[in-house]
Amino acid sequence: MTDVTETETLQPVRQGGESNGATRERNEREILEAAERIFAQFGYRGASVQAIAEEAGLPKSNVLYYMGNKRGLYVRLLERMMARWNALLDDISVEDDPADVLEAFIRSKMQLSRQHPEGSRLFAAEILGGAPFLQGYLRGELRDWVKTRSQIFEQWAERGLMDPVDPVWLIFLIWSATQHYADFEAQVLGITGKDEISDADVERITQFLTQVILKGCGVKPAEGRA
Amino acid sequence: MTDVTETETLQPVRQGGESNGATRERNEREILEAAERIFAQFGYRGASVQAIAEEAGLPKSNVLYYMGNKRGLYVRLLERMMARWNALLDDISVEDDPADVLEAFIRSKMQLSRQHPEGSRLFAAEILGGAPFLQGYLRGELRDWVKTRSQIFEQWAERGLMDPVDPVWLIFLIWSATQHYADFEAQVLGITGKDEISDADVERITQFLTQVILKGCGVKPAEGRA
DNA sequence: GGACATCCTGACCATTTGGTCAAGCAAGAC
DNA sequence: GTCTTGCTTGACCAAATGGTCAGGATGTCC
Repeated sequence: MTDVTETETLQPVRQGGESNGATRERNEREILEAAERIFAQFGYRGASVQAIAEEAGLPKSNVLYYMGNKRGLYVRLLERMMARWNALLDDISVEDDPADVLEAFIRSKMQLSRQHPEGSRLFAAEILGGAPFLQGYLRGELRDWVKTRSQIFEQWAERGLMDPVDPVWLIFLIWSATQHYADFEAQVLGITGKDEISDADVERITQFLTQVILKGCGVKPAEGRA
Repeated sequence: MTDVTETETLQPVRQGGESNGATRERNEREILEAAERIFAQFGYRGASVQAIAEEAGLPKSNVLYYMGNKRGLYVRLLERMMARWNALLDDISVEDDPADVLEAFIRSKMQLSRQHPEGSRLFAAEILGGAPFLQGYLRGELRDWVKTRSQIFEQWAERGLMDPVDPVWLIFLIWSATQHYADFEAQVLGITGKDEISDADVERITQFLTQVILKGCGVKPAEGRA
């Protein structure tokens, strides 16, 4: 393992195929997107590799060539979704304004649901099924994140900046309300009679949620205006 | 079709097997409960008749003997869940007190999720997958129900009994928040570290949601107290 | 004792499942 | 040209899928 003069995977020395790993990159992206749609729609068990392959416009063998197996593909998608999720959870401090933080939270969560509806539904399906692959994440990272936030909310309450509501239930309330528009899109569309949720709708919903939740928790809108 | 003197299905004339249709009743109930669990966990495609049969402690052939086929069993479960749902949607009037109605709504919806978590998740999985079997219900009955309620909310707003929020988004907010505790139970448990959601928790959550949503919509608590 | 009805279930079937594999293909490096 | 490398895919496999069916069990009514 020390003096390897042969071609290493580290320094590509690429030959053959398309210049660089362009083919791989393109196909993997295509497969991941197709798989996200199929897994979101049918769940892990209900999705078939064949269906994913068709959605991606590739033969089944090719999908397995790139992804190894169904399980690995699924886990990879979950991880990608968790990464997106973590990305929007930047740090907040007790010194921040509660109204700003809560609005930013609602807004960014809403946008995540909007920009990645399939990923959102994939996540939902995983949890619905008892989170067999995500137990660790839920009891670890995510739990810690909730704890940290909760403490800040509690300190705000102590300082009289908001009502003393249970911060964990508050977080769940925001999650559920924002998640709803991705996960239950079919219901929302069926009931409203629309055939898609527009950007304007998203903005209106965001403002509605912000208004109701902030007011409901006794948070004064930014700049200390009553 | 007129003078049928033979044994009709209408007047049982029961012989054979257990007295009356007791066996049928018992087995069907067992199968429906098992199927609800399995479908909720794996979705329609992901659930197998074999798995349902094992859950019910019966041979696969027996399940099919009672239920005909997988599709019929699934539809029957959806219909049962819709019936439960409709049962709690009794009529309200503009003359009622908004606070009472909203609290009753939140409370009964919360209890439905609690008493039938598997049915709730089954429903959620169906919607997640694009509601292939429930399109009609969503665009028909449910849509009308939402319309009726919305008009009442709007009239309340006109009378100054609550803020002029969009009633449809408000209904979705309540749905999502209450549904969450059944559908995302695995997440709630993982994050809180509990191993079940107790009756006391449900009561606390109900009160939290009632408080935040009523206050958030500018609804004065019952009896006109500020 | 039939006769009759429901209930029960193992054997079986065509199709689909996730996954393997070997053979072929494409193109830059030498 | 040849070599090497990555890409492509049809053929194939054991297992599981939803569903059928024929034959037997079980018990009530006459």
